[in-house]
Amino acid sequence: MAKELKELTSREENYSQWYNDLVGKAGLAENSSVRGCMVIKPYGYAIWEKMQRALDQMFKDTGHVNAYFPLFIPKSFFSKEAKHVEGFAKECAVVTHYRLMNDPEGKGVVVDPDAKLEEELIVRPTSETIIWNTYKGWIQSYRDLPILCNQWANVVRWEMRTRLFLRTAEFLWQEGHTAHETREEAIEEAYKMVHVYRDFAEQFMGVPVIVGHKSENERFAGAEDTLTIEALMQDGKALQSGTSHFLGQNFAKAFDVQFANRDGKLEHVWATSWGVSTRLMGALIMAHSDNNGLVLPPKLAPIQVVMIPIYKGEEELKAVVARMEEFAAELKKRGISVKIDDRDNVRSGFKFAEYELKGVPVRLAMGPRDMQNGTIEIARRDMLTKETVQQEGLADMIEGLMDEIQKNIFEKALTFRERMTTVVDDYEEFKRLLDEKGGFMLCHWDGTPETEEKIKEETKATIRCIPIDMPAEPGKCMVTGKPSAGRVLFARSY
RNA sequence: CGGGAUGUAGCGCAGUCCGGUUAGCGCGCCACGUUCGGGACGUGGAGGUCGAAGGUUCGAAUCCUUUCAUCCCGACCA
Repeated sequence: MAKELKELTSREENYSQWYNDLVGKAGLAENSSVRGCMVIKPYGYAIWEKMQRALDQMFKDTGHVNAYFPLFIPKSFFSKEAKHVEGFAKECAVVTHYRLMNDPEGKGVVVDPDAKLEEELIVRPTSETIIWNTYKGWIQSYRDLPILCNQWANVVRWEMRTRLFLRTAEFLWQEGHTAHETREEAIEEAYKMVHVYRDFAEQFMGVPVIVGHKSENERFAGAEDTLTIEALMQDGKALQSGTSHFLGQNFAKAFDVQFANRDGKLEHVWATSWGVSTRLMGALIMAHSDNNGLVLPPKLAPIQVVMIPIYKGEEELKAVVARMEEFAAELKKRGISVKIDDRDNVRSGFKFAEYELKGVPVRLAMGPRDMQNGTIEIARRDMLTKETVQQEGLADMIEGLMDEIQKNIFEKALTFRERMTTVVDDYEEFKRLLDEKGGFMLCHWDGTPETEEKIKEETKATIRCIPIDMPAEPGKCMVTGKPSAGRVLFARSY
């Protein structure tokens, strides 16, 4: 196996290649032979599972339950919400037939023309329509509200150009769909969930994010307001990592979902939807990795500690591994996942490199010398440092290290983001910085879609969000000079 | 869908311009041995018929036509 990762001398130029290389070599995913689709390999999926588990717990803690809705959505459902169809119609996979037959000319299998569907089925690009069609039957009175459902599912969007984890034709995600009695309650839910996403990104992934509103141009098709978490990747581009939408009564009206309110009057239900996808994997990779490979935060690492025996001959191996198993048992008791790599067909140096590539947070190496001295070598993936320590109290030390590494990875990313966030007032300066530095730019904008569009066309930068915690700061739009109430966050993005 | 490029062993490539023995190289893989504190080494071995189809030719990885696929740059997007 050619495991060497390409050295990344110029991140701006080669970042895509480097990213693909890393995703492949770390064993996370690969392109499938199926157009635009991705195979998530076991190691990559193990990380995704850890993300799922943590998120799912957070959803449950905020009162949500899981359910599952159909993969296929009748075409007519899409015509009920005008903006929604505008946003999604272009990129849908459509099922038109339900049967195959042997080719009469003997050339394999063909679609049976007699098996044409009356109404085509759309493979869900998102589930608002099918879910609101279902909710209609669940809701009669305010006593039926709120409905706080989430589903873990796959969705399909027929993208022109794909990229592992960041944009694939099919991807895995969770989508929450809630129904509420009042506007205020729905808005509160949308905020609550974007903050769940923020907490997850920062506390589990170690990726600092900016929470804010999407501008009108970038808003979800059919939403009144879209909240987003925006992360900054190491190449200076932004990545939208999760969204939470306040849908108003749009879908309730489209699907005629009304309830008897406390005054006995019929009213349309208020809605939210929110989701994060396997794109988070991309964020995780691009936020922390270095030239040695992946850097995983302990909370999401499938293997938190790897132990590598150093030895000559079978006897030494046995002795070292036996001691390692004692440590491993102790660590497992504390809920730390451990792997002892006692493979005899590769040398220890190879293993070191391999686990660095896979981003394992802590590596322990022990050989005959350590056995004699009662020591062990302990290496940190985030710092690429190693030291030899006394075996005594090892478990405590590692438990502490887990927290320290988790924190350090976040701090590093935060420092990077701060360094890469610039306050800009001049449009020419803005353009120059985009090319020379990248990152987030905090700028005044006159609030019009036209100006945003113009900036996008001229610079490829978009408004990532209007941060919710930005202080009010009157100023002048950097392009038109018209008044602005506060700065918004610009960046080039994935 | 527009612009560019590439398809040769599991992976990365050379060979193609200028057609000519049995299609090469590195990594990986298999066997044995020596090694083993940062990606080991030796010896032996397996594996491709050059993306696909058609054509030109005594002869095609190489020339021509068609086609498919992938990647990059745009447009679209979580």
